[in-house]
Amino acid sequence: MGRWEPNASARLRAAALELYVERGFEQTTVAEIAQRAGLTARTFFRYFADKREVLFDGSATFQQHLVSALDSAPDSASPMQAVSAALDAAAAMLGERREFSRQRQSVIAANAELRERELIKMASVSTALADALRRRGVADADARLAAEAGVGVLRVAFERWVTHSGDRELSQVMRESLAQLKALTADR
Amino acid sequence: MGRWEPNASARLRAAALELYVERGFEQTTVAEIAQRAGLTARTFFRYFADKREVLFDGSATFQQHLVSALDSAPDSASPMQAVSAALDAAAAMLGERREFSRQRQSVIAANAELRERELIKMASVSTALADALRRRGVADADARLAAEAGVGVLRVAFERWVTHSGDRELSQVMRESLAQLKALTADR
DNA sequence: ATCCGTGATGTCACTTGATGACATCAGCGT
DNA sequence: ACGCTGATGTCATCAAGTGACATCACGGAT
Repeated sequence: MGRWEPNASARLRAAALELYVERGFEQTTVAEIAQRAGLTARTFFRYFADKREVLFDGSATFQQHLVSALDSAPDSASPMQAVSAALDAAAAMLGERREFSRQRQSVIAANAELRERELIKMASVSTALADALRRRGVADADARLAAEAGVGVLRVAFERWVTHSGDRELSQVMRESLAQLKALTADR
Repeated sequence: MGRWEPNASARLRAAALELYVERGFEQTTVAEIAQRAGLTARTFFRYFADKREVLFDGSATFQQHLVSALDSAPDSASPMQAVSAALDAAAAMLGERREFSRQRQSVIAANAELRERELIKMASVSTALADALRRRGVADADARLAAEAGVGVLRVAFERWVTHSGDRELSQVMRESLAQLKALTADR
């Protein structure tokens, strides 16, 4: 055994989520999180840049998966078709943990600072998708617009799926939403 | 004359922007801003909720103008046509102060916290536009999607306009970008 | 077997952002 | 002349975040 309990980062993440759910984000101090994880506040900040980041650990991985899905789309795919492939990947990743998604989302929705952080992560996804589109030869403005539109669809579909009491698959809601966007922009 | 110099809020805004430009957002303390404005840090926080907010003073007004423009669109207008009216209003407001826009944008772009704040303001605009669409009878999902798409276009167009060395009108870039989005989503 | 470097953590001190409680006082209406 | 009000100051305090340095089990090198 090591000198310390293993998985410090995972313990911190678990403790933080628990406390944020129990008493809310603002009412939780970093010292409390660290204490519940058997560590000190200083150590918390060695693992996470700030108090919010502990909730957004998987977002880099999430983004990478979307980008690889987009990269894997055939060369013949149009920009929006390539983006659609990324959205399928997003649905596959998020769609299987509905309860976790709901819980995490409710914590984030309840706090403006956390919503800000969520938005910047999504903006990062948008930028990454636009980069990926550019790599496959799409013009800059088209790449940005397609990426923005894709993230917009992702946002709306995810929220509908999480909010909705029924149990339709996320992937289905996502495809529907994309179709709706197409219909909306197709009017004169 | 009053006991104090007038326009405390305006002095704080001016001092903050100056300092953020001179030495960057993080390198500027609230105490310094207040001092330059001839006030104390405590007073700064009576006018602005936090250190970032001082840069986003006009955003509520901005949002209101977009909403009224959308509200003023004829009943016969499609959702995207109504959104387009809001974009025209945005172009009219931002388009006449290119240098100010550039300066403010460069400060915001240079700092992650400020970008976060900008994003949540845009998210608020999106929500407000969606609400306005719903008020005119557009279905919820359509309203959200159209608003998201509109804000996406606004974002891309604004950034192109601010970055671009030429001097095309913002309204023109905006219309172009919207047309591009339509073309992108129209492909199979 | 001993020594040493390393990495994960702790400890301490400090700056800054942010907020609550209370004091001050010019100007205004009565 | 009086008291109220609103804008500001003063003071105390908490929590976020960071830099500097100490600690010490472990694992490899000698």
